Amino acid sequence: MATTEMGNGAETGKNLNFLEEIIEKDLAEGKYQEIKTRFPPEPNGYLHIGHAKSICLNFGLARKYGGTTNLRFDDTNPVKEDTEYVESIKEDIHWLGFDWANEFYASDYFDQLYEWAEELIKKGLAYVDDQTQEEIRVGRGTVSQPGTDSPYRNRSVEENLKLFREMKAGIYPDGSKVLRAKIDMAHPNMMFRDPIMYRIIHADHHRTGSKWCIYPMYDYTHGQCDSIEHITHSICTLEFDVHRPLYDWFIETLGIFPSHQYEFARLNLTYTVMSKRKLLELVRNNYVDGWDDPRMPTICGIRRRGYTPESIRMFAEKVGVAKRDNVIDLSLLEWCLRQDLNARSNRYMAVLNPVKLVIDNYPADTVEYFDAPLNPADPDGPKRKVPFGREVYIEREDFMEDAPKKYFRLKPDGEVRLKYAYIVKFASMVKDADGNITELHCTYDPTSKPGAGEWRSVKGTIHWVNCNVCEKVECRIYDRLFTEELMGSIPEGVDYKTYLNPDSMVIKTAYAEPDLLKDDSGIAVQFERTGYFYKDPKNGAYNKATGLKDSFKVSQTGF
RNA sequence: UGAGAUAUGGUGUAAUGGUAGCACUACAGAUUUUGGUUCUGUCUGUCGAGGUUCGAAUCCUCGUAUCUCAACCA
Repeated sequence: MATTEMGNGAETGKNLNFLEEIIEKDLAEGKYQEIKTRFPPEPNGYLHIGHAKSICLNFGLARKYGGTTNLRFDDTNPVKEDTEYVESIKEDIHWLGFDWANEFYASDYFDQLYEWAEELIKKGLAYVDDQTQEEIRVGRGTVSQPGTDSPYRNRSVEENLKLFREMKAGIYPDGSKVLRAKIDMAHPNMMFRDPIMYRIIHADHHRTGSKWCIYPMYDYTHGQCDSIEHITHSICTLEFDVHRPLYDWFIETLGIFPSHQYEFARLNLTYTVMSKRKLLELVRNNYVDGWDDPRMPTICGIRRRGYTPESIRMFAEKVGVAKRDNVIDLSLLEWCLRQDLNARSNRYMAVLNPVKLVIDNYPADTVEYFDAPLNPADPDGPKRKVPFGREVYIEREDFMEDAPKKYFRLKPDGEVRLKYAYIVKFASMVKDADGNITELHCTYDPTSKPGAGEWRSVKGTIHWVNCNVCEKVECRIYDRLFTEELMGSIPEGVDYKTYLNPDSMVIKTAYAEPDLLKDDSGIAVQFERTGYFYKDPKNGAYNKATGLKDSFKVSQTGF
């Protein structure tokens, strides 16, 4: 069984995160019979691991408490949005293992939103402002200075209604007028200084086409959409906390279903960036090979890298939910992947940095097949056949001429087991003119054949591949995208691209045992002793998802 | 010289006035046909100063630090 969500609170009644506490209280008090959440992406880019946290939260909370989750595209800005993104977002959510109760769009509610806008105008709570963008900006004041009223602030209801209807009819150019809520230009919360509700954009919308040329702003849209859908718990990230009073204001003023907003701290990861702007720049300027480049923190990127949905869900569970800014160690993400893959990935041997090893006393034309379990956790389970022969490749790092004491691999006068096959003993080596080793020679111990006679243990076991019965495969060795751990704290004025890791991708040709090509598990495989590799659906190369934990340190061998 | 939010080991996250726990990382040991896995253990923490209390991470006061807000983006 795959490791998936590990339940907590529901079973133990303890260690709830703050959202679970709120929900359990609401449910216990009968405030709601059933909870309803929503995941509200704007279709203007690809989802990343930070969104994955939000998805796991929204869908996970509803799942845990027997509620439902809507997918709602926040498509109020036609110039930035596209159906291409809608499709990728839906694919990513499904891949993560979640499904929505309803697929909605903020644009589904444009008519209702418009009606409510007229209602607010009639109540004297909204007005059409003719100021320029610059005038509005200046008039808003600053965080420490109050704003000033617009000269158009006291237009009559009739005039506002007429103007707003004309805006909708399309007789005014972009930027010439906006509809603003009439609240308080001196309010300490900037959000209340007559926030803009509608702006004019003569652009086709990916869903409503040319029906509208005025579009509602986020603050005038989100709460009402939640309300229409009877969302009980509208969960968003911390930076929206100053918006919450305005969210409540529109709902209360309109007297509609009281949805409530709660904020949690967004996810940050070491050695990468999460901002849409930066990710877009990396793609546009070809620092990476597209949104789904395996080095990207996008969901499609980590999927192509070899991450599993189970590992991402486990990660989302592990990072927790709270309200303080955080930076999660990349090592936690990697640990989650290994945890999942260790339990269920198939093993194969592949040599990435080969040196030839000749077994002098083994017959030249013989191919001997050994059984090896696909997964050692299930030793009696499915097997693969590994072809052995006189000439094999081993990793260059698995031989050391001047080996320290604690080096357990092959060394002069040393013995090592070729995994699943014989124990071999060093005989000699061949070097080229520059002193590089080109060939190693060993002798094998016929009595060390697995399954025949008593098992003999040696300190080291290394992987190998038959030189004549093997497959050449392309491997892409990935490393962290940036060299700096805390990309969120780099010095001001320094371009984040300065920290791009030049070695984030290294392409290698590896030799692999033949059965690798027959693998149909659909998930990453383990190259024994090396790491987890996922066959790239696009180009067939083996992407290194993550390495195995390696506690062998050269530095500690020097005694 | 505004408003809001947040401060617990290196990193996350619990403890809701009563033994500061868990996970990742790091380190050490055991097991091992992967220097993997698994198991065991160790190190490191309540932002500061006062106060209330038998008892404070938790409550109060005053500080300090960090983050968010001045798009016709979301």
